[in-house]
Amino acid sequence: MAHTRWLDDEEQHTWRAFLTANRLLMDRLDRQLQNEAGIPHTYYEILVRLSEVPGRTLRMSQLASSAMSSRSRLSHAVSRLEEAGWIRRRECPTDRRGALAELTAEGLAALEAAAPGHVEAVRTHLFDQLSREQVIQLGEISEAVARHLGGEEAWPLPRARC
Amino acid sequence: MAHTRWLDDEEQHTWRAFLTANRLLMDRLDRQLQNEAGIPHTYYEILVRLSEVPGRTLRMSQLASSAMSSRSRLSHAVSRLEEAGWIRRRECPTDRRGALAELTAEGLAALEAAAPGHVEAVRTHLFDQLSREQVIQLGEISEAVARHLGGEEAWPLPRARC
DNA sequence: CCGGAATAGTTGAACATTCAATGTGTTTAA
DNA sequence: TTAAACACATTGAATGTTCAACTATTCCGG
Repeated sequence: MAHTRWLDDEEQHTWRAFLTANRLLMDRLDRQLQNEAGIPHTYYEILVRLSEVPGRTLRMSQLASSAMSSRSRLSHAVSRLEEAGWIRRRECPTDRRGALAELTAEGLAALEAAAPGHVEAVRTHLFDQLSREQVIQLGEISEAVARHLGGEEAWPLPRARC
Repeated sequence: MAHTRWLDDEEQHTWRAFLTANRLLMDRLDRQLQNEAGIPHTYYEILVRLSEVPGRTLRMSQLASSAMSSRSRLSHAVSRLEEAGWIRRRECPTDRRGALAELTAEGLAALEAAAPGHVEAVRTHLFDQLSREQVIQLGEISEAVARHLGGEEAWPLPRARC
């Protein structure tokens, strides 16, 4: 690399504000979910994705990419959620390497119990702080970054709650 | 709670895009730093904050709030960085409860070695994907959220690199 | 000056994530 | 048809984070 393209003042300011806002927001949401539902936010996302799909069942690899998780992380997480009785593992009928993760009735109930508090926190700490225009801007910015980094698997967004 | 104020379609879309972009970006930066410098991004932030301050020394609690870290996390992190010889702990002369963390010459060298690659990644995966206008928008959005969540400690931003 | 409350920082245990290695099943191409 | 390459998922070890104690010190009201 010949010479580094350092951040200018505007970029520097944005980057630090972004890091700060992100950590504060994510820490807050994580703590809220941990207290009220006993799971971290990443586990909540897994439950959400399963809840939105017909049969409440997905292949592990599809679940991983839709929840933006590594395979290994998902495997550990599903093991943990299985112990809680919120997810059940099943064999995949069409590919014997595969595994299916199915959201149980208990898991769905737990998700529905946790959702209102979580959505309220997201609204309070994020959307209530932004104008409508900023919500749209944040969406466009996030899409640009996600597209660049190959996050298309998480789209299109099913019509669902949080 | 009477009834939940669910997210509307626009908010839903923004929220998911945001979560996706964030995880992809942060995972990418973390892996880049881990590979090239052997530390996670949170540790890098600690080194940066120390490097910007006169004497390259801060009280633990000030370092924690400027790096958006819990005290516990910082304590563990500093222990780890101390083993690497990049930080040295000192007693605080004015408050015997206190502890100072000082960036060593080796730590500064390690930071300077890691910075170009890290900045390049931030630029490639974030700023190169955004227009100038979007950079400003993201800064304003982040500021609004950070201010709401009490992140003033990370401001004002010293004039420094990344 | 004393004693209780608050503050600074650390610690260990429990939990989450990463990384590399492994086992198993499927696909591909000679 | 078979061997090599690839894909799916899991595992255990190492690392990082959280949470709830815990020690030590300082602050503050009487």
